[in-house]
Amino acid sequence: MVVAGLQRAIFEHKIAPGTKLSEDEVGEIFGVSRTIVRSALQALAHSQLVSIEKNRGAFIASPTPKEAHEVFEARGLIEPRVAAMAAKRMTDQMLEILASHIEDEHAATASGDKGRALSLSGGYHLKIAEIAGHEVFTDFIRALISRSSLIIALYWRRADTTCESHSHHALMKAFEHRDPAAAEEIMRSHIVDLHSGLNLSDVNRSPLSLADALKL
Amino acid sequence: MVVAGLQRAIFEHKIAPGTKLSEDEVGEIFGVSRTIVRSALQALAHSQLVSIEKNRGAFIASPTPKEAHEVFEARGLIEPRVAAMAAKRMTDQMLEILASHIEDEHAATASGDKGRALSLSGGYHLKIAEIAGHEVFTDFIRALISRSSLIIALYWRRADTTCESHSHHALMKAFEHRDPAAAEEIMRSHIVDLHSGLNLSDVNRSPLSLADALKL
DNA sequence: TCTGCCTAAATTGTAGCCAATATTTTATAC
DNA sequence: GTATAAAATATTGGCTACAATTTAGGCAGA
Repeated sequence: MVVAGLQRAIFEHKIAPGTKLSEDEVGEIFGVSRTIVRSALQALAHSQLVSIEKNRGAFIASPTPKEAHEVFEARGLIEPRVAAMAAKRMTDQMLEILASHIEDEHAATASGDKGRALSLSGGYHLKIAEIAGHEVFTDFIRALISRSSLIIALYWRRADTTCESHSHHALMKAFEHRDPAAAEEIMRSHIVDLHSGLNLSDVNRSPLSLADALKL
Repeated sequence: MVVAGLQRAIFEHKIAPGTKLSEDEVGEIFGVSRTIVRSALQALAHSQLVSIEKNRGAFIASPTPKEAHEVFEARGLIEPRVAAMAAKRMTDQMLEILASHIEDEHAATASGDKGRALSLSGGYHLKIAEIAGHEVFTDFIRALISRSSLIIALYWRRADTTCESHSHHALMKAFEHRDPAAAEEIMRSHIVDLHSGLNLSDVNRSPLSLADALKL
């Protein structure tokens, strides 16, 4: 699937915001016709990962500072509620899945694969939404996490992601105790941390060529 | 635009959930080729207004009771926050726009045009989000209101919408006083009212033919 | 040298065609 | 008469070709 391929590349920061996605070029890379590419680009445009300009083409989206602020404000409203719901419905099996997810994250961080670590960190948040079992919120969170990936590429202040692991561990404790209020509060402050980890005054620009980026 | 045309028909309850949207038929009605129709149907599928089944076609979505519940739960979380934000940023000009919107709603109700009244009622909620100036929340609310239209078609308990006008008037008062807390609370209870106005145990099925429905 | 316009190349937008899959009809057997 | 199976029909899926629009380059004039 070409949507998934492009998404992964975006999540792992293989392609930078602003990169042009020519239909022919993308089609060449994935070995499909322009029809498929077009459909994929429209899907990605709908989730705000690419912006399509009429008669000009599709580009990896470059969220503005305002947009970045709004995305994390939205996450700050929705995710705590969802974390509380997940805590209520938590099972031992789900706890194990979350734990192994965190291990993968650690492994990726240890091996220095920043992109993969970041992508897995988003996956952890998404997993919580899935456990909460609320499809509407899950869809929203999926979209917000995707956009967060672009935002982090543009505005992330520090190079480390260690604060991540700490918060995620704290969340695990709350889930183990099936404590909705704690989960909600930890998630809230975690999102605030992420939000304040952004430097919305200047931008990290690092344009890449599409062909280089997409070695699948 | 064919997307807008289909959307309006859905919002005004001209086409019922479950109705099949044949590509040829839709293309015939709007005078465009199947390529355009396919693109439009995919866009509508992304916003969950139609569901596309592989090799079978596109159908107006039929939200399940669970989905209906979730949509209004999401609205109950997001819209109060947005109403508070709107109250903070409210201007006299915006108040007038909202007021005229309510008048239109009254007029439509008075003339017995239920579909249009419902559509305008949704538009009022959307307008509030636009005034709040938060694009991310506005997009979410737009999607939720769209889906609410289908949900109301399927599960609305009573025939009247008078409770609507009452809550909307109460909101106006809060906006006039620039009172975020009041706006938030009124919106919250308004959404709860809407939610409890649904009868999620049985369904109002009323299939229509597409050609009849789309007298644009 | 810089500005403005005009032409040409490249890229997206749309339409129509053939292939693949689902649905309906019809024929046959029980 | 009913049920099963096979063929015919209709509908969607994907590709290619053509049209429309934008962008880039070059040329002329100031």
